[in-house]
Amino acid sequence: MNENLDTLRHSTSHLMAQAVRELYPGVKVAIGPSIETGFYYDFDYEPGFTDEDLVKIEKRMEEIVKADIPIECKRMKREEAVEFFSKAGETYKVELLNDITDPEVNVYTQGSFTDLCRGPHLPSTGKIKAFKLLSLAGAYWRGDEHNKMLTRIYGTAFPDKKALKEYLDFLEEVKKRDHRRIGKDLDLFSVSDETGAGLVIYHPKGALVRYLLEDFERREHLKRGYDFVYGPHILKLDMWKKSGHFENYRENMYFTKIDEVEYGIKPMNCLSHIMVYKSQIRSYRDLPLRYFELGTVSRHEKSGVLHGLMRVREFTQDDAHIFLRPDQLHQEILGIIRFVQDVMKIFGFQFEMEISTRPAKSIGSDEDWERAEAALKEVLDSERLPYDLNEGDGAFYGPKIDIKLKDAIGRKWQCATIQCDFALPERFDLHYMDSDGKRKRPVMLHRVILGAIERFLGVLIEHYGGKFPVWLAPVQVVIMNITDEQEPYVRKIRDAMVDAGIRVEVDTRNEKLGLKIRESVVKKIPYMVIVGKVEMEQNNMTVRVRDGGELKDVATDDFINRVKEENILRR
RNA sequence: GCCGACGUAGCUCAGAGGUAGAGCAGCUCACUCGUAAUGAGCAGGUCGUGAGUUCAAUUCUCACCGUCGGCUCCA
Repeated sequence: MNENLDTLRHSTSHLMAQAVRELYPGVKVAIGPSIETGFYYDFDYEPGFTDEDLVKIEKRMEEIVKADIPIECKRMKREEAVEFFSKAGETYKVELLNDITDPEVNVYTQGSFTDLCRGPHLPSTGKIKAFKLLSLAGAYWRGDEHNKMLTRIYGTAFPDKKALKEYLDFLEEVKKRDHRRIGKDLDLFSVSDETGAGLVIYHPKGALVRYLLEDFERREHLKRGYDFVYGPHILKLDMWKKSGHFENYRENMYFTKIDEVEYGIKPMNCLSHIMVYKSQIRSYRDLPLRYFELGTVSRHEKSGVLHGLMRVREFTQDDAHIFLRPDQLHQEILGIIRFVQDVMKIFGFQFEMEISTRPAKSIGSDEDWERAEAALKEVLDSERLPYDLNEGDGAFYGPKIDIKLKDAIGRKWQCATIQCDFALPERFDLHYMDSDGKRKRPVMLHRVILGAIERFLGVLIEHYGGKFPVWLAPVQVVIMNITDEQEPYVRKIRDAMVDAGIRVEVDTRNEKLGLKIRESVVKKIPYMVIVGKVEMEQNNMTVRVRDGGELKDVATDDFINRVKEENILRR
């Protein structure tokens, strides 16, 4: 981030802390950094804050800005600072100081408020021109769920009012694109408390979009040498014990018992794919074997994290497991990255990559983890693809490359992931016969391209703002008449479009054209075909295009060809 | 799971300790209309669920379920 903006926001968080300290005696301050979208400050305040408090705090902040109080930095001996903050009752600051090894620290003072802070800061509070407090939230001290929960106040700040307004407009845009809102408007899906939290119900139009995505996926996988497989939803508990899931992933799993035998409902698809591999003796010539399944998995996600389609408890992954020889690692990982590149280009996403390394809770030897991490890095390095390192964030069975999509308005989403696994082949004693006649251990790659269909659909809805491209639009064309007289003509055009494989609806209700158009606009249908007396007489149609513009005197065949053309994916 | 807010008709929301209201949607009727909401009428709710306080609870209290904003976690 821009350093000046960073300083501005950091100073605004101090400004807020000053206001809070002045308004609410007894409040303790924790930490208050600048973040990508603004800043926050965490407070320990027993009664907690309300939305009305935000208004009060904001007002007090304005006053402090007007007073233009100088912000002064002082170097202090660590022990001196400990004494100072202990006296002030700022126990969180003392805790922070105890972790600092430097003999001297920076302490910033503005009026009545003094904070431990590395800085830098603006010279005075009057330099803050445009800010707004946005929301209240709970947040654990130091981000650890075993610690006390503090009250966090989020806000944002910009160099001027115009930039602030632009950001607030952006937040409005985000709201408008909310997939839950659009999902309702376009009648795509619902989640019902009667059925259960985090369980998605697809309505006909949502189911159609999902079908189109899945159909696309199947074709793309066939093209790239994947084999389709299917596995059961429940597998014996012993399998999950053997794989390490029971030990490492139990809190996220659902279990059931049939005839006194315990089963686990799959949270991942790998085990049945392993069973397919094991069903025969494999030769080095057979590898790589790529097993693909649109596999539905169930995971017990904590209630507080559920969110529309983005975070659910049952979802379908475009999942594949590739069994390969170690010498094929580079080529296969690269193949997957190319696959992701191809697919994301079609949807218009850019993406960034991240490598995650061994977590605390994991299986396998250090040596295997190092080999796996090296393999992932080697591919990205040799392709000169930039990536961030995310230490300790891998899956329990192996390190991974996470791919974060950037949508049309710049937000990032975790979807695709490539995971390198030496552990499960070991646990299930997988092998192949090598050219030297010796039994060797294959490597396994776990990977998804879209990730979870549910999340990807949610991301797509927000990315497109509900305006699906023609090939994905559940309804591509709506035909509307002006008076009853044109009804037979509307049906004739409709039939021709249906024959051409176009997803078309008719709106021959006895309503005004304005109403019909309004409703189709809300549903974001790509094309509105309007036929009245004139069009019927001339045997043509008028087309209103979703993204603007109007086509007059269009022959039905020409229009059908146009839509057919757009319905084909080209690369 | 945790912090906070919320849950009233299909949807968006108003309301008050004495057992509910609007707009849109739905249905009926009229209107046959040219580019983002034609008009009238009708119908529609165990006020999320359960317990408690009270003469009386949808309103107050508690628990549970769910939603929203975050935290932690994640595809």
